[in-house]
Amino acid sequence: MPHRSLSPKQLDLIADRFRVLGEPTRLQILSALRDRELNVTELVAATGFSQANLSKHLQLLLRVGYVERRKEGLSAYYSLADRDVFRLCDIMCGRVEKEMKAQRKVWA
Amino acid sequence: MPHRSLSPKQLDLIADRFRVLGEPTRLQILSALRDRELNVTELVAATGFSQANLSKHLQLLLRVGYVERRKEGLSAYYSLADRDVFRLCDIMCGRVEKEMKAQRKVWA
DNA sequence: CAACCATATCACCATATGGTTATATTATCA
DNA sequence: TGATAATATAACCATATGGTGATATGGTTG
Repeated sequence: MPHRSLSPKQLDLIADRFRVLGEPTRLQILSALRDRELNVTELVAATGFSQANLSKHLQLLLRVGYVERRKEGLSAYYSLADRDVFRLCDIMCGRVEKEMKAQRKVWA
Repeated sequence: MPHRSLSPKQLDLIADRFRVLGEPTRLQILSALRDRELNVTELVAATGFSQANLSKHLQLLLRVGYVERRKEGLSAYYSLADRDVFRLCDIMCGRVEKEMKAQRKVWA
């Protein structure tokens, strides 16, 4: 928890943003956008998710500011908004790795 | 997203941990444990949540390693397992604050 | 204009989840 | 041993959410 105490409203907002990262599908979308921006059709090809499903998740990611949207002709190009997602996931990766190591499981 | 690519199984584990932070109730519990360990009865007093509800959330927080449990007599004392939660929430706080500031600009 | 393409949204279903009440478990003590 | 206290779990309900197929919207091209 943050060092200063937070109001319930602030906790709601923060929880909201964590929850958006709490779905493998959305993490996979963000992961696909790691290197470069992609439009929805390209994301369909890259992830295998349906177009409707992708659009729905993308609106959510957009709403909380994890991705940005750029319109070009018929296409909508999505890209990571900043590096925070990297930092957050790195911390989580570290936790999970530590845990796996403790459990002495190999993880490819 | 992390710099190295992650397997679906790894994404599941990471999403799992984010999802646990994606509830205001659990954030409030973690916040209550910020300064010192508390037993369940003390947590009930500190948060106002029901005992059953707290126990349920605590088991989840325990399962993913955000908190640790220490038994003493009839009581079960819970404490933060490490500082990762602080770091994660600080990043999220920064995001939310930035967003609030940007919105204030829009209104103002 | 009509036809078409890319994306967003709608309606719906199945499942997951938070909260509650009641009960079970575990430990302490008379 | 039985009674009691602290915590965990079970059963249940209401709601939220992810996924799908169908449709709407907006932009492009002939």
